[in-house]
Amino acid sequence: MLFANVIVDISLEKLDKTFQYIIPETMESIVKVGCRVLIPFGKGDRQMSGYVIEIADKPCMDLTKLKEIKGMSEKSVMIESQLISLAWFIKETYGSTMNKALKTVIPIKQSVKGKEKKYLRLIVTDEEAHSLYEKYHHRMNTKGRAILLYELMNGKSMEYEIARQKTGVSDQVIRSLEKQNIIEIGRSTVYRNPVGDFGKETEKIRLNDEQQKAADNIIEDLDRGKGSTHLVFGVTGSGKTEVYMEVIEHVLAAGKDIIVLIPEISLTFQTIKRFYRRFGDIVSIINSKLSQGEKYDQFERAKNGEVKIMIGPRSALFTPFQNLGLIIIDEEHEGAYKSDMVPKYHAREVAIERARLAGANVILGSATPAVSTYYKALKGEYQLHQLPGRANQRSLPHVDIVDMREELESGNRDIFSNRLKKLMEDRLAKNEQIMLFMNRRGYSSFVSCRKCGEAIKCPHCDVSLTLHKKRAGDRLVCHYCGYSIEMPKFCPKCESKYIGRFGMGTEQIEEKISQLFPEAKTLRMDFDTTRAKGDYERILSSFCNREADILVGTQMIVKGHDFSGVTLVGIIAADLSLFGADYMAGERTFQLLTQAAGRAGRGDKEGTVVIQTYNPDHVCIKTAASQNYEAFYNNEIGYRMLMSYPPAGGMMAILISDKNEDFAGRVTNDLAVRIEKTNIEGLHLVGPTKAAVSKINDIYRNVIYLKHVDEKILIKVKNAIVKYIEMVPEYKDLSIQFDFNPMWSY
DNA sequence: AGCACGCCGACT
DNA sequence: GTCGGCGTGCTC
Repeated sequence: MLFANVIVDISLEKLDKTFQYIIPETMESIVKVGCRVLIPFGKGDRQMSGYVIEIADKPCMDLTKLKEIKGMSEKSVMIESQLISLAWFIKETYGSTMNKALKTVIPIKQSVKGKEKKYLRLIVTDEEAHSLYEKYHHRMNTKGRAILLYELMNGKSMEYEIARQKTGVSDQVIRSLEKQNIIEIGRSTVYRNPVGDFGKETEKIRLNDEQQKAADNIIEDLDRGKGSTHLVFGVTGSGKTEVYMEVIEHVLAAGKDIIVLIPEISLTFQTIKRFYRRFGDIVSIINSKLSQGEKYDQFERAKNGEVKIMIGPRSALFTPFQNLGLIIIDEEHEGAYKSDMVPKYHAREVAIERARLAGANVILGSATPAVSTYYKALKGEYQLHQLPGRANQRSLPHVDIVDMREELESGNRDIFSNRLKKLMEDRLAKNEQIMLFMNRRGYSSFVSCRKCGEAIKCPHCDVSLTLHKKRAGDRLVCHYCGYSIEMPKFCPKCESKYIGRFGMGTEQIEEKISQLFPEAKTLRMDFDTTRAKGDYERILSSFCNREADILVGTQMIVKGHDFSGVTLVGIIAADLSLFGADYMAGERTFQLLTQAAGRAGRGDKEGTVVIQTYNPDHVCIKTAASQNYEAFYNNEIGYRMLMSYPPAGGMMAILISDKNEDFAGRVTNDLAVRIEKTNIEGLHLVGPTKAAVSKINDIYRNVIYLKHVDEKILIKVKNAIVKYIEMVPEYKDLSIQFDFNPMWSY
């Protein structure tokens, strides 16, 4: 008799364990690891589906308690056992539940209509609701109903989950109200949107010597061994994509499939078109705008062999190719490769594991490799291929560093330094284009009072509200929870009327430009101007077509987009990303500045870059200005070694959050004390402290950082913590997240 | 998620 | 006494 260990496919985490079922003899030949099966579950044997993740030959408990598998799930989605192993890896490495790990790895076909969302609605009149509310409110044992009714009374309908979270009532309450025909549980449907098609034409590209050499080396290694990782290191414009294509061609010829990961932001028409042109319709894309169902369809096509090259963001990593030969990660240093949701996996690490399982290879590409990637490349763990120089022989731009302290001393209190102003004037006169880059949206225009110095904060989050100019009037908006109020006329604290905005954001730069150069046409690109679908593309193409002289924007304007007309790039405040509290701040700054600088002079004219900073001597800024990665790396790795930050050692962030500030603090302290008591040699504890943003949406956040040379020890500590939390009843509903080698601070 | 069980206040 | 709300625990 054989038994199947099954993960029940429902989104509740508390069911995150395997349940064992008897495999009926008639099904023994078809039930395999990775199968989706139908099982009776719970009292009343409700029929559910689940995934077989293990086959056992011995029962794990009393045989009489085991039920039989009913049958195979209709769609019979057989996932590769490799993907199950990958889910296991994610669970183990990033400390998530198996359930969540499986969900990130497996594409689930939603109902045909698309995703359904439940919502609640009152189906009685206002008066009735009111009297019911009075009745419930005064009774002792109907508090839940009263609260829920109250919430539903001011809004017409509410999303099911949101209602539950906000009121904290149990689903029992909701259901009994439904039974009494006071509220209705409805379902709304979210629809899908399709993607267009491309024409097919073949285009042959000639590689230069360096590109050819890199491609040849990689191909040679691919043929020889298995599971190697390669780093293609070349400045922007050195033609990494051509190298990828050459290798892809080779892998295709060997009958294997390819996954290409691209940061979502550079998943533009141009990029995709290049792949279509070269390889035709065996190329498919997925992006975050695709619905679950559409994604599933693309994955199906990949499994059938219709598609052989899958391009997409992180999640493309889980394309169920039968015969995977190669994974390419372009711009591997990008933060977008780290998942911001649990499990917080890093696509680079998971890709390497997937490649290992499949006997495939990995190519990482970057102009500014992540420090930990370059470290491994130098150690020989990855093979390094350099593409020096720009492929089209153009020289690097000229870079000026402007010390803003000197500007201030000489009496210039403007956003723009004199040098930048002069150059802008010059370019505008010559009808050449300018890009102005302002990093960090968070720093933009907060409002404070000149009298009491108080910044206006979000009542639900520990951040200042940001000023947004709207046609209907100015508003203050919280970027974390979306809370917004009208711009007040007086300081809410001291009632002084001297309130105004400080700091600077893209909007102010835009304003300043219109003051200085009223005749210049300016485009602004940031979070607010790219809300709607297609905004991003529209702004870029409009700038590309020379419909504007100046493009002002945040990070998003510096990521992989070529504008041949740009001859001046201004970085308004290079320091802003430098002093984030985390160890990655220097690396991020260097990457950002290098990328921004790389935007200048990509046409036939030489470009100039102006970096405005208050720290002209900071290594990251100096090395970025001279486009000297080696110098940056050597300095940075020294610092990391000294402090045993990754890659010198492993690091783990533990984020504890709760509605109750005291409770969150108590738990955090308790955990810190427990960890300290273990006396593990070489384990360093940082904190506990409040998170940098100590409150989001009324949830208080505390954080502990742990460092240890051996990452495996950290995983052990994590497992011990999870076990401990399970043991303490008080911690049952505690929200705790683990993040290994975090890429930003909390 | 959904169902049963059991506690406890409300109501007759 | 019974009825019903509502939290809790369990599901192979």
